[in-house]
Amino acid sequence: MAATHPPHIVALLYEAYLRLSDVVFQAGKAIDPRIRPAHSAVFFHMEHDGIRLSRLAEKAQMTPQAMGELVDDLEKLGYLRRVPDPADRRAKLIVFTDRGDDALRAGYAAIDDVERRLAVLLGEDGRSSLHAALTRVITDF
Amino acid sequence: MAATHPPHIVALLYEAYLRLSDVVFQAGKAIDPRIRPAHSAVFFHMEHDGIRLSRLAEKAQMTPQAMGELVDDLEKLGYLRRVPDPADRRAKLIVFTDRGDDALRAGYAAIDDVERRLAVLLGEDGRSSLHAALTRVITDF
DNA sequence: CCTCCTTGCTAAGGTAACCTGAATATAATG
DNA sequence: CATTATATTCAGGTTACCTTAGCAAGGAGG
Repeated sequence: MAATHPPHIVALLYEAYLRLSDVVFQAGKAIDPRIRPAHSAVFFHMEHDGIRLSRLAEKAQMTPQAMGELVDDLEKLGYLRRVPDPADRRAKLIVFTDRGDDALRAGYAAIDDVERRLAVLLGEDGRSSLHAALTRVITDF
Repeated sequence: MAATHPPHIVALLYEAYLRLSDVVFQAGKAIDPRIRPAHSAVFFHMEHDGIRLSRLAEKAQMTPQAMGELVDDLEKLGYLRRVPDPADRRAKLIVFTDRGDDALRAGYAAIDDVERRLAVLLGEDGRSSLHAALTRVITDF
């Protein structure tokens, strides 16, 4: 870990993640400075026809209470609404407003831009090798 | 970000980091469950002949106050001591105790083990290509 | 139908890992 | 020397989670 040691993959993964994610989070901040990185979990796990809080929490691997706070924030900011779930009166469906849809699209545009810049930097072969190696690590390590 | 989109490098980097770092953090927890992941910043940026708090904070890219808390913890746990810096009476040098040295060695052993397992999983060529690609992203993106 | 257990959400309060602002001691500089 | 800068520490705040506990509604068995 000290400077005398060569950089290990674990440390490199973290640094590389910070670099790339910062670009995406800066893009989010440009859309609306009140949106924080934590809110990305909501956008990331959203589903087209609406999603229940409990399912959103499960997908993001956090408690429904924690996810509830993020949803509260984005509801107050006008990015989503909670509507009653017709299939279960205990539940509510979280659906995006037009504003939410726009933000989601902008977020993906930022991610796609990072992907394109990576292909330029590493070559398309290099980018897809990196993709494959990371996928391998996630599934098999 | 949603399930309908293919995984992007940014997301893969984060997941891969979580997998590998978890192995290292579990090893740390086995040494002493009172050591938390945040403390790794101290071990990581330590210097052999002792280091000042302000320099440690700068290397770890956090405020001296935040680093001070981590150092407080590890001092209470007996992993390090603050000794007066002979070169500047305002400053203190943070130096590891024997216990701290042992923990540092154990931490590096865990990281080296991860590195070895990666070489098995990806092949040594694959591991070093991954290393090179990540280094490239960090320096040039 | 009624209990009884489960599920979906929310309210209240706690913790970890950071932060900013301000105080104190010492050093460096004109 | 008086001034300004640096090293640390104290106090208090914020963010992003968590646990505990409560209520409303659904589902299963007798």
